[in-house]
Amino acid sequence: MVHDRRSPQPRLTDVAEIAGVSMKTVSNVINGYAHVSERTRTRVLAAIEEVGYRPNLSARNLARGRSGVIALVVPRLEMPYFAALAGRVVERAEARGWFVLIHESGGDLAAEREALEGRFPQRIDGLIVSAQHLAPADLAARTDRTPLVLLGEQTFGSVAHHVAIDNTEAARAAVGHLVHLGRRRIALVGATPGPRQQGYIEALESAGLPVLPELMVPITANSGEEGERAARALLDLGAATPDGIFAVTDWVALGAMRALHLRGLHVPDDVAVVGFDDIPYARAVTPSLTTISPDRSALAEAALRMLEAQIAADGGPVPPVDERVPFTLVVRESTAGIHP
Amino acid sequence: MVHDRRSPQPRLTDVAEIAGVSMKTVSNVINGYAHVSERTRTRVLAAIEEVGYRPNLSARNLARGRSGVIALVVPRLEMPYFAALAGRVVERAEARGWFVLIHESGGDLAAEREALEGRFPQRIDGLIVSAQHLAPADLAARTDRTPLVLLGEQTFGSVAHHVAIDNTEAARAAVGHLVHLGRRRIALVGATPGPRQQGYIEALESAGLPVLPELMVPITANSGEEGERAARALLDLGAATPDGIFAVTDWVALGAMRALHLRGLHVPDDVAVVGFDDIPYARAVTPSLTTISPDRSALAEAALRMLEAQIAADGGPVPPVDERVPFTLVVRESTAGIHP
DNA sequence: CTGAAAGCGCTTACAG
DNA sequence: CTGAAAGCGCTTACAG
Repeated sequence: MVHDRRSPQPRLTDVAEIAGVSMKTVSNVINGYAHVSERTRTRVLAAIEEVGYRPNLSARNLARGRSGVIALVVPRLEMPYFAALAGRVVERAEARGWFVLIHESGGDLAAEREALEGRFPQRIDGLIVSAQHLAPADLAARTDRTPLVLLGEQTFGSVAHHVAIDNTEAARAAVGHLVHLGRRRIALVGATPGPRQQGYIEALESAGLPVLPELMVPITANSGEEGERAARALLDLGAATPDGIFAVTDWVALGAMRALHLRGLHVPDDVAVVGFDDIPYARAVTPSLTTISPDRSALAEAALRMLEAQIAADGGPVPPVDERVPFTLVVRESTAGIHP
Repeated sequence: MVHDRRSPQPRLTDVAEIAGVSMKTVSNVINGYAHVSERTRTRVLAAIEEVGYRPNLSARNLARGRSGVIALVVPRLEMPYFAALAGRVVERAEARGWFVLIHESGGDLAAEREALEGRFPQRIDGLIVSAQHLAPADLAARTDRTPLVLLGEQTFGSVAHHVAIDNTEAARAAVGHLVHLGRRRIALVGATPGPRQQGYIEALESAGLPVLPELMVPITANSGEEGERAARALLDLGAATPDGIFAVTDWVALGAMRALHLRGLHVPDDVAVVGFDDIPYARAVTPSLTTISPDRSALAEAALRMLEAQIAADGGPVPPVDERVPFTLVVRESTAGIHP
């Protein structure tokens, strides 16, 4: 025995003794199992309250053969979108008595693939990957059996569990908003085949506007620098500059706004800008940024619920589901104008 | 026994068997204890590698009488400074095999006090609190014995372990930079008695500039809104508006820059602005923000080291230390000007 | 230096 | 429905 000067924590047996029942009954009450009479339940809960009992998760997990830890893989925690998302995942995990091991992939495909194989310093019960580059083929090639849920724009059909907002619909809403404001030359900053580009195209078409390749600018990363570079390229089109920009992330939008500012263009009078993600900066910047706000709590909750189902199945088959959560279009100054 | 379809994880005994030694020896190797011959060590490590052994932390913590979990209390994870800090704490904790339970206080004094008493859903081995409002008296009144390290501007003398940058020196560096640029009417946005205000005053005095009460504007929260309101109040001073602003946080500085922008003032030509924290937005905003950048990795590492020492003392006396970590002044466009 | 054994605090068949 | 007991995988005095 280690000499321990801390006052000992109450144990399950202490609670059982006080309540005058067996450990099993206390365990049943705590875990919500079985048929415990209301009277017994009340007595047990009173005893728990009395001694301030909190289960020892190490012991519980050891007995259950789990670690109580799930891993969350994001490109980088300092990217505001992922910080906010991680906050919600941690919150929803806590409600389940789980801990979250946050792992940064650096937005690197190789690192994302590695994470899929579950080489973590700790044993984990489940894995949530916010993937930037993973393709269905990577999932099909997966050998590790750890329960997995994918997050992100890319969909994975029936190969893997996935949760996201409807990115096409969200992009349509963003571009539709610009159309509604009377913008006619709407650029896409961050063009890449996928749901958001699809939504951009659909919104233009349903408004009867032409889809112009020169207004669809690819970027090599979702960075401010790339957003700035792409916007500068758009401005160099000469007379035919855009009057609206839909950027695939807020961070890219901030870079684009910088380019506009440096060229002496006014947002939104000259060019209206819409971003995507609703990072905290979106409302702090001047002009504040109109953007798509995914319901991050719903995203986190759905991911954890899907993980929970797989863990409960204990390796048994769980048909992959692809779930959608809500989003909203938040209109701010970058499209509505500044009204101090 | 639960029916488990997952392939079983290798255990310590498996490693011992393969290496042809006792569990004790394997344990010694893993934990770096005692006198193990180099030859044995190599054989054990080879066996660990061979089966891909990773210790079961639940079992280890149960045996050691610890939870392996530390709590980190921050006002709000969506505040970029704390997101970045949390990232580093998680990283340094991981290196020690610890998990971090992140808890949000909402920047509320009552919630900070409660956290001090250790009412967490899990048992925790230690506690890091990034305090906004806690005073030494709150620490003196503490009854809970959980190892604790405080973070933040406020110092706690010999009442509690604390780690921070030298806030006075940092503020002096920030204001000194503005003085060096030739600014003579330098305002403090976020005036409140404490190290940063102290540094502001010292920098002015050592430059032979007057300390003017009307240029020291208090705010009720470190928010963009408050920064904007305070800056607006400064501008309403009329002819005698400031030519430099030192804001107590970046977020406040962003709000101040917004007020300047809306009044048609140019940063830095009309008013140079320096912030504090170096949040990711500081480099994304236009103009990018000159700011004090604390060494967050050093901050996290020091806090964990101090926690480790207390945990190792196992309730025994550990004289509180107040540690300083480095910071740098990062000069960007809000003082140096825009040079695209 | 090594090995056998007890113990950490839970969960869960199992027998009553 | 309840109780006694085994077992989860480690660590650590203890005896050799």
